[in-house]
Amino acid sequence: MNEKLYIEVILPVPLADSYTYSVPLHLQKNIVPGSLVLVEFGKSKRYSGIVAYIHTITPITPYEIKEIIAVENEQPVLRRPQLRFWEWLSQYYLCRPGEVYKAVLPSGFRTESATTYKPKKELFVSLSSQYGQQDSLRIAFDKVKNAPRQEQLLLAFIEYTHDHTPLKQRSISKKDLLFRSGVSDNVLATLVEKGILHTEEKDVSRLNNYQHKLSELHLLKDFQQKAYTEIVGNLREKDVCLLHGVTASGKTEIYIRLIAETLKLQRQVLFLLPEIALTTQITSRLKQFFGDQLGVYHSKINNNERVEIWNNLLSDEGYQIILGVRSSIFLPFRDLGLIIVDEEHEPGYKQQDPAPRYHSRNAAIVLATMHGAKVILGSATPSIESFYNAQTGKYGYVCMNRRFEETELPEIFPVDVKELRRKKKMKGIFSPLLIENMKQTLEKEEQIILFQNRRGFAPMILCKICDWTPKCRFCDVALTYHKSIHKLTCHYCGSTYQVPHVCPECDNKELKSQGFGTEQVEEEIKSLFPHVAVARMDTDTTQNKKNIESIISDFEKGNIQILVGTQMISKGLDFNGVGLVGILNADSMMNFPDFRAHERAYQLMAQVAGRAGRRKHQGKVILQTSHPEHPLIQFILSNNYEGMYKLQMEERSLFKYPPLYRLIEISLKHKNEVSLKNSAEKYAEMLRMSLGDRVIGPDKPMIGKIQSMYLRKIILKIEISASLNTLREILKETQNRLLEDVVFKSTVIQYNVDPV
DNA sequence: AGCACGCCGACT
DNA sequence: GTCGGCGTGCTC
Repeated sequence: MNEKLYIEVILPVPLADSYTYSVPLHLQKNIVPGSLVLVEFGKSKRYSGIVAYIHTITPITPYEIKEIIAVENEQPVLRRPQLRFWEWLSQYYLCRPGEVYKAVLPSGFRTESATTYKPKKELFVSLSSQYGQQDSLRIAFDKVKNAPRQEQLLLAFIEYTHDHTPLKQRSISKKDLLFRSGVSDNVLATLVEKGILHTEEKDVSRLNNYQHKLSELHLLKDFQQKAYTEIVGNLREKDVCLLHGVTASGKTEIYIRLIAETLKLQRQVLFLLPEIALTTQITSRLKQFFGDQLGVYHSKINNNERVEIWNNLLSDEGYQIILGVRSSIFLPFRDLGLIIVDEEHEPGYKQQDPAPRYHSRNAAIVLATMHGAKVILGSATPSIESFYNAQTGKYGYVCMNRRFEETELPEIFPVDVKELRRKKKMKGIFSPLLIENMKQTLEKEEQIILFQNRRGFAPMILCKICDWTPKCRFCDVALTYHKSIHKLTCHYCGSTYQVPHVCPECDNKELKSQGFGTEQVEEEIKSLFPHVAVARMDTDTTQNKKNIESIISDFEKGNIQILVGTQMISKGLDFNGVGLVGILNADSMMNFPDFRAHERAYQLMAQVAGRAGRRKHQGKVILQTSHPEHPLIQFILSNNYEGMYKLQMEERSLFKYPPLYRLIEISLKHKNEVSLKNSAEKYAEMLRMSLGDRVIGPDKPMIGKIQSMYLRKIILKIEISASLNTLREILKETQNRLLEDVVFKSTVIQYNVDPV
């Protein structure tokens, strides 16, 4: 019996999860799940799609089932676990498989994009076929014996292609041959004309070759060896292990050892980093030991390279290690044995927009299960989530609290800015203690890092006398002042408040808005220390990777004495000459209206403080705050991560936040504000029918309009134990019911699971 | 999400 | 006359 063959195809079209096509007989033999197929969609569009599965059930649809046009790649472009991973990802993060497909597959594979993959060509030189034997080669040399340059070139050809391949198969790139022989290209042209050599275009790889000799692994220090043994022990029972190691405790050395052990088993390693800026330092570290077995993958590499890395991994002799940013979890790994998530607490692991809004650390853990791989989460300041999982025994836990070079942790001195300001002793944003220490540090010819959180720009209302700050009634977070609407808003839930005129704590009428940024800091330093080299590192000054690298290397070389920066400078960069770190305004971070503000503030300050004092010299940190007595500041001063964790957990449980509850943020968009208000209220009301008070909102977010679309947010706080399948069904069904009504039809609804 | 179709106003 | 503005409908 000849049954008709159908395939479900994933297309970058957000209407259905997959689209049914039929397969003509002549194409049936090379179609498997993961194949790339060319299909017609609508009257005039052609897409490349991924075959999700194959079946013979005639679908009941009002649509005419079309035949696929072609199979685009002889080999499937996905490996077996990948489709399963896509499926999990789209289900968990409430998006379409097509959105995963769009985000994941290099566009070079897809015909719908204008830029398709082109192999890089280079001219290669080889011997003409009649000279491919030892004795005929002598004839060739005879022919050039009166032309020394030609002879030189021919000799160079023999010498530099010398290996075990037969003469006639030997070839070398033209560029290489000319460079090595030191002969000009018209000499080569003559030899080609004489029919001795011939040239031919060949595809070459864009992926670079590591030319240096690989280093032997270093011996681990005692405390590192101990941590290593503990990790291995933990991973025997558990799939994930949290490595909690203070800055400069030598986590990378341990990673390298774990990578080497995994490679011995012929299994692959994925090393994740939160952002590109960090890849340079680690890449050179890893290349030193693993050379060409290492591939690097991030957003700045171009389409063609992307396709080559992808193809490289599809081949069985591909990379053994991939170092990359969050999207690297989608590469076609053959057999992962280990995934390292470094700086696991970094919010950069979460994709915000567009969908899929996935968290790469969490998705990596799921990916690891599919491969039977182990996961190491590394951080000096773990996320509350991961530490919680370690505390509850879900993850293993290994702590390293000693620094590699035996340098003591920096000493942190708090400065009460509020008090000083009252006594009029502040010089702008600098306290006398900070200025004094800056002078001393510069005299010792050591470097200074000044940290000013960019988010400090968001102005808060502050009482000049008692330092009272207005807070949100529902979220227990500080409100931000929004100048354009002259209102206070809760950045988290979006509710708005009138601006108070009198401080409710002390009846003072002098309320002022506060907030300053890195630019201002830079200016003030220039007036205080006119002859000192200052640089600024923030999103303004680091538009591209080159700039970041040049600032980092200038600072490393000592061309810059004072570096002013935002969070960027806190992230895993290793500097040697930093004697002093100044945290200019701790409060701006703590007051930030978000339930993670204190966790973040702790992480940022601890990380920045960690930049001070390396290589045997204890560093100093001056921490300026209006609340030196605040518990969070106390935790920072005493380096008490667990104290911070415990207090946070109390708050999270009280206000139903992660890791005890799961948050889902629903954004509704519409170009008409009234329609939006109606549909958002209607949707929340409908959801409340089945989810009750787990539904919060709708609320108007701080930025109520984006790209001429109005915005409303609904937050769901769901018990961790609740079934996600049930929830997904409820959301799907409710949304469909809402959108049935023509009034609500053009409302755009987006989901963000586990927002960060 | 795209893209064609179609219906109205400002131009060579 | 017709070019092009963007509302509406359709896509396995």
